[in-house]
Amino acid sequence: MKMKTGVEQSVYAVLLLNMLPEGAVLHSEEISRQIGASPTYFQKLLRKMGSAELITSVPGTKGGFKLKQPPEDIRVYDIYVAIEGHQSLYTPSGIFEGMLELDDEDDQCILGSLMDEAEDSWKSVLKRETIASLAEKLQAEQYSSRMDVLRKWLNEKMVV
Amino acid sequence: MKMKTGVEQSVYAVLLLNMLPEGAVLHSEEISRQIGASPTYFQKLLRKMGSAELITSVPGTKGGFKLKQPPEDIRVYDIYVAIEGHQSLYTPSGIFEGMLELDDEDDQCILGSLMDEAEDSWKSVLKRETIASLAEKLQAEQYSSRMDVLRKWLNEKMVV
DNA sequence: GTACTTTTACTCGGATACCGTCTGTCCGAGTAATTATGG
DNA sequence: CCATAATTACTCGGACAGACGGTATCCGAGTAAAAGTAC
Repeated sequence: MKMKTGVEQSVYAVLLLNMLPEGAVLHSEEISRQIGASPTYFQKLLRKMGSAELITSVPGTKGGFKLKQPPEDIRVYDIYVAIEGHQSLYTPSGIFEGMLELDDEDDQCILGSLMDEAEDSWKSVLKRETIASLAEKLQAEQYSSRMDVLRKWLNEKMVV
Repeated sequence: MKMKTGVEQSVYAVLLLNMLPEGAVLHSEEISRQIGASPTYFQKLLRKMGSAELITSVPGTKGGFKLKQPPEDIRVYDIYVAIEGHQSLYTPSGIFEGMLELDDEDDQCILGSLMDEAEDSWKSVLKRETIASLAEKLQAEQYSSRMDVLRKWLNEKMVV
């Protein structure tokens, strides 16, 4: 039971795209290079976020990716769902019904409600944080010089 | 990101062992048959719970498994840790440090605290429920007749 | 100089391979109760 | 009848095979900007 590394990578990718000025895009290869992920595979993740309407892709020369929604509307949870899918952590396998020989129509197993509550509790934390609130944390004093370097790099690599 | 099915199976196994009278044990094969799991593999899970001091094993003829702790002290979380291990759902892969070119000695990435909080929130729900509280839910009216069947089966299969 | 064609450089989506983990099986060894054996 | 040995029936722990999903790579197709070409 481990979260995909793709989720973390995607969050930082969105955080990177958030630094783009209006109208500019960034090549997928530049993004993956900055993230430190394999370019071809990370492109798939970017497309997943495109399907989830979190980011937009521009095809053709001078193409690339940029945010589709304002950073205040993109929650960490949205990125998680875009990459991992919306299946729950726990799905009852019917042991309860098997042991007690219940009809499948009966109420769910006694573990289901507990697990659902646990999962909701976990997701609620991820829903609380947005790209905007994360970006705000990057404005801290300790990161200022490094962020300038990053912004300069972005100005070189971004398109239009 | 999916919880192992072994966790659910183990919870029901402990719930089953909880129904044993004092001093009695149950063969691993009978347990796995009742759970509906593969006998040889489920024995490994039982041994994991044995290492976690949740249950006790009795070797030799008339051997088997029984609870080691009172049901009030066995939390669902304990079973989860026994089977899944105590690694966290998210471990920072160093993207943050890589992007900002920070020394590894600096504070953790901005996602770490959020993920830790989410995981703690999730675990707290699992720590709340115990085998005793789960067993109590099985005393509900709707299960009474089926539980009698289960208890009768247990009286036949249990040893000493 | 304008309209058209070709080239270039991206994204898109599928097919495929790799690899680690969970699941499942098998085996020899250890342990204790039962049974068999010898006196 | 009693003590000892052999058998039986469990657990223990490791080795190993199979299935599955996440990761990673490659390819042809689609798209749009740029460059080249013709008039």
